[in-house]
Amino acid sequence: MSGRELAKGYEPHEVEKRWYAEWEEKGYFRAAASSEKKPYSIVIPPPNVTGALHMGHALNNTLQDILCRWKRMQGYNVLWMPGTDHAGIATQNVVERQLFAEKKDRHELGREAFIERVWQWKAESGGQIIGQLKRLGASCDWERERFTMDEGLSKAVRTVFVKLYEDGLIYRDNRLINWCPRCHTALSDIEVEHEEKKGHLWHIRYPVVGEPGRFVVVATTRPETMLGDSAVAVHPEDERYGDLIGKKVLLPLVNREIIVVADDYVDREFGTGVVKITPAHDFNDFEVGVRHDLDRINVFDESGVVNAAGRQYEGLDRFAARVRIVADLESIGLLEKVDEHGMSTGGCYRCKTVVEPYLSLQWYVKVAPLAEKAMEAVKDGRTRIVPKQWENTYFDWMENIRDWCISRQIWWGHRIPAWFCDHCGEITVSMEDPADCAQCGSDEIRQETDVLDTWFSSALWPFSTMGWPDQTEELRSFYPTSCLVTGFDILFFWVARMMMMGMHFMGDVPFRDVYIHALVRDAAGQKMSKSKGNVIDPLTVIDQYGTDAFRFTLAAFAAQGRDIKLAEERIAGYRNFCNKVWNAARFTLMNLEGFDPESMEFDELQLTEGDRWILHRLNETIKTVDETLTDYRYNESAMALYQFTWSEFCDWYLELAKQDLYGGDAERKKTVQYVLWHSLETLLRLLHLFMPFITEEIWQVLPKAGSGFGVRGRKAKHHLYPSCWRSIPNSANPDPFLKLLQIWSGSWRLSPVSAIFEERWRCHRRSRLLSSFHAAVMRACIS
RNA sequence: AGGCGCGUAGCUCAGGGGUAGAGCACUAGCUCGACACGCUAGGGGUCGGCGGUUCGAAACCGCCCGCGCCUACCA
Repeated sequence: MSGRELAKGYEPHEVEKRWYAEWEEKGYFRAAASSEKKPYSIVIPPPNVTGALHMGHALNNTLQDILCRWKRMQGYNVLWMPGTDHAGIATQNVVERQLFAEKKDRHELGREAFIERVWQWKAESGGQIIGQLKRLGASCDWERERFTMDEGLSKAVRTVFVKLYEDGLIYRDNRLINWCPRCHTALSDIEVEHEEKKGHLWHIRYPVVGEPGRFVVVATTRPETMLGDSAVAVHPEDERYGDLIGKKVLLPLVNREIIVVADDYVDREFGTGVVKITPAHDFNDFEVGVRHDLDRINVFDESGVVNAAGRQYEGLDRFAARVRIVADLESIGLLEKVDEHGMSTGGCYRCKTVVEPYLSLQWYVKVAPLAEKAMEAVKDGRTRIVPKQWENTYFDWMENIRDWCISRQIWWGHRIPAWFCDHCGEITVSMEDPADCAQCGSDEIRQETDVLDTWFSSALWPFSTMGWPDQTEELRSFYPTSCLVTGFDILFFWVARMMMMGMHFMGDVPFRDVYIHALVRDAAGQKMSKSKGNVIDPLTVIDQYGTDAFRFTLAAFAAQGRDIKLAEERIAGYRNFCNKVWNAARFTLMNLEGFDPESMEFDELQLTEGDRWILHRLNETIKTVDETLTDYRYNESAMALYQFTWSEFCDWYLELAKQDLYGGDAERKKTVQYVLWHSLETLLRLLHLFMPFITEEIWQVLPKAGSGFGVRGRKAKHHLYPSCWRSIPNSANPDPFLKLLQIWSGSWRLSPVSAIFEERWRCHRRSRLLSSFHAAVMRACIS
């Protein structure tokens, strides 16, 4: 076998185009439902089906791909389960915007036609993100691709809903929820993003009934809600107002008499010590209202526009109403003063509209019992969260968890399988669509129009994708999954809920490890967002620098506990690294003329200290990669490979090798060829995790040791690598070749010259002394 | 208000009780047979501040300053 030549420079796009299809075609990524091999499984955090690949996906999936390729090469039966999420509100919003552009709205279309339209949009755009993941090199088992609204998953969702309802863990209640006046739906607590904003504190005089000329002054940040006041509250021990408790004040503008109540909730120090109580539009006031049995007066409609209860302000948007009310109060002399005041406002996580606390009847999951088990699983180590500091966040949230509002007033999603009976008013919840009321038998029933929170179906992902509720081979083999790789931003949305559902329905954790990675920010540290215009499109980066360089950059940046500020120069740096690898291979191939690893006899090798040194360093690098990846220290793996490749293999060994390759000693040349070939071949396999395309390309032109490395008298068990990316040496299973050389795990005793190498290497790492010793060491090696 | 994290070379970041590291940028040489996306030689940092532990601290501990994020019902 003779060395073939590679092109002079590395051209990523040619190479990348070629390989993915072949990998897929050859089924390299296919997982067996069951196998003799040990299982290793990861479920992908499903991207929004109609979405496009962003930096977060790129990082997330690169990290997963590294693990999957690594485990696959270690001989595991690897399942990387792919799929997409229907992303209820987000997707519905996109389609609604399309309709808006056509000057239509969903209500004109009607529910069925609208949903049809969304499916159509999914069909058009749904493949995009999958194609982009493939471009990134993600080695998912695509034949298993799932969608949160496909038939199987919908069945899982319904099963879970029905069971939780039957267990008494799902209930309906009429209370305040966070309402998005633009999306027209309820949101869960964590779907609200809080932001600190400058606001005002308006001081308003409420006349005391029966005591002309006496006022109480309330301070509020939201004067428009006064339309719905049903009391004012003071602290029970506040001497200033003690005599007012139980009396009435006149609500200005509305001219409704409301009571003065005493409640501990009031902070005497804040504002005037008098709080207006609006039970229908403030979470605290709601509680006060419960304690004092106050009316809940809803003054807004579902769009945040003042309704009939707001009398003369009816029809005004809440913010317009605020302006008008403040002006009116001022004109009648009831506005005492206005202070600057910082306050936090909640915005819808999908459209950023300021959410409104809104009184409505919604479905809830009672989560405390579920959270209990989910916490225990982490406490006793059945699930390990990496980095560990996230455990605190996880526990903190679980301990203070509030019931989960799961109903959404949108159309795109899993419709809640509950039917209301018009006859007896009872609710029927069942696996099969009922024809009549389970309570009274009346056929005058109608299905709940709400759908479930998107995260409800996501919560089931680790087992629903494997065929649950059926007891499948996949579940037996791959549940619990080995690892979940995800960003901390969805720790509560997704990870915590998967834990709860997994424990409840599978009786076991959904994953052994959770690796929480950072967010990718722009170079200035800002979160990337379309509105800020600072989004770096991963596909643009790939176009410019190639997938391998990009992946390597992400891995090199993925230090634990720190966000990633993506600096383009670094990507260019690793693009150069790709080129370095390419050229090291090119050099090796150019000098492998007449070399056939299979014909080599072990006893023919005449290893110098230089040879032993590089093999030892290679060995150490393997161990480092193995160890660091076990702990998800991707950046350290990447750096170890970078250092070895460039500073040792290229800077040193290739230079040393030239002496023997061009020197004329045939035996030495043969040995050097072997060491070069072996080192490169092993290195490629290690690098493959990070840069699959370029390594595959090089591998294909590298001589193969298909049947083994010959040792006199018998064939050695050195037929390591029957097919390309199926095997990787690691510390548990050392490379037999290195074993033969007895340099595995430090069993190699350093001779004086190799000690020089070791010392030299340490020097190099500490300082820049390497080069000054370069010539001396070369001489030492050659002699 | 609590919790977490971060402050190291001009920039983006690793590292972590024992002579300060990488990429990019910078300076001076290199068209010598893998690579100018390169090679060689350099310049540049009292590792946020102050104390403590130690033979020794950028690293460990305490406090402080600055920044970021997450949670929280102060209207």
